[in-house]
Amino acid sequence: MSEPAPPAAPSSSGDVGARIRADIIAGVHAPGTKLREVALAEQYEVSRIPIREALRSLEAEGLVESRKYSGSIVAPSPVEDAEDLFEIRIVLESATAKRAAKRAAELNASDTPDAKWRELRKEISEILDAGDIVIGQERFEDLAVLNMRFHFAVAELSGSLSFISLLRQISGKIEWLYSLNVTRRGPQAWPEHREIIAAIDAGQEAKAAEVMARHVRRSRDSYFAMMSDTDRPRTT
Amino acid sequence: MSEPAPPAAPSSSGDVGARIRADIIAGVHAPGTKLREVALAEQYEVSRIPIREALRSLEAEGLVESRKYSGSIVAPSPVEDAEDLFEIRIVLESATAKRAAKRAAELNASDTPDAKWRELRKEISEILDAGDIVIGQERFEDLAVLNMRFHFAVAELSGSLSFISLLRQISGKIEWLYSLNVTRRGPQAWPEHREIIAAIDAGQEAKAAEVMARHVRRSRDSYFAMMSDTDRPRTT
DNA sequence: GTTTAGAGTTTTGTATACAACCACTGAGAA
DNA sequence: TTCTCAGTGGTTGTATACAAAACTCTAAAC
Repeated sequence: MSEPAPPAAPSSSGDVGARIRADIIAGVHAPGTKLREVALAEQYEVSRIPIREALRSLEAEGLVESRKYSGSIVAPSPVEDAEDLFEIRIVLESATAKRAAKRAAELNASDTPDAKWRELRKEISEILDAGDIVIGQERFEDLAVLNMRFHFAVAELSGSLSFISLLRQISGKIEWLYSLNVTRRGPQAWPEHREIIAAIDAGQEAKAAEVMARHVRRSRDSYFAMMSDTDRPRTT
Repeated sequence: MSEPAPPAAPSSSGDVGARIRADIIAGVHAPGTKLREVALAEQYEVSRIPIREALRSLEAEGLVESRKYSGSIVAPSPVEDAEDLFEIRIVLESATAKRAAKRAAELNASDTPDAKWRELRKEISEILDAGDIVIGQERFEDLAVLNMRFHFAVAELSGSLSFISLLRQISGKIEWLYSLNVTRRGPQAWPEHREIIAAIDAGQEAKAAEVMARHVRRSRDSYFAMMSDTDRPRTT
């Protein structure tokens, strides 16, 4: 709660928004906390202007809530809308997986090689390999980042900017949620990603959608199982 | 392109963002146009600060695109991602309709009256009635607003803030798109809304989802039919 | 003729200063 | 005691001013 996270790189005030976001996810700024602009400006060593712009972005992401002349507060923990967030992921990501499979089928049919597709596909392979290594070394915090990158890469395979932008919209809360359960769910879930990619590669739209939906559903179940195990960590 | 829309109320610079959004939708700022902050500040008679904040919001909504030190430009016409937007509506709004039906079933089972539900339900009835009147008078521009209000009210019936926030996210583009087709599609589509509400009231989850999906699918088909009729109005 | 280096202009990003507004405290009256 | 209301402190919203980066146009060299 005290320090504003690892100052890490001097970062020159580069993207204060990213740092505040990370601090919210890490719990440095607890849900319900009032985010006073001058205080933040001092903590992050910039003026109020960048702080304000960052708060607007975070508001759009649903990580903070603002009212005119009343300031901003950290949004309630995503635990509150976990059910909703998982359902949203199920419908949106099923759709992206289905689309990606459709595009794969089209590319397989026509023999015109798509540079962007191949590049993305290569990146996904690298992400999957990196995930295997990370699991072997039990560095689960890195797995969280890789997981996000995988799901976004699939979304990009779909080629739909609207879907991507919408997923990015809730990515903050998803990451927030995921970070609570990665140790338990991560290693078990990772191999499922290869199933998803296999269905997409094969151009099987329905299967890709179904596998992705099942994948997210399992994440959801694992999450709620964890929540009932541990003492519910502040639902407020 | 010249005047920045009806100055309407003095509005005190109240919500410049809303005015800029309206102007983008109305075509005052054409897609691809560079939005220079000083120019906007003069047009809307405020300083650059509110302009910048408005641009951030519009960026989050996908109506403008920004790059650091490179400024903002009006996003490409939603015509580009019409297919995506309709698909997103199908999956998201089916989900909200399903949820609303589920809540209705629960409320019917337990006899505890939910004040918020009743209020929303009443508002929907009023919206539907108002729509009938507006259609009778052929004031279709008002229908666009009512249509948006109806779909948001259904989303609110679902009780899921995450879904609502996500729909609000793309509401700008949806409205932009809808405004191109309201005269043709509006009157025909309106009665379908009562079907949707009937399914929700009856607590029939699957049917509510299916009817909503069909409703949006018809909107999509009507839209594309219109697009192939008229000379495609600038796909760039 | 084409390309490249560079200075000048333009535009965005940031800091400081001031105005508008809200929330809270305290006193006074019912 | 409790309710009302005015004053005051503090926080956000906005305007002005300055710094940093990008774009552009010119001119010279290959």
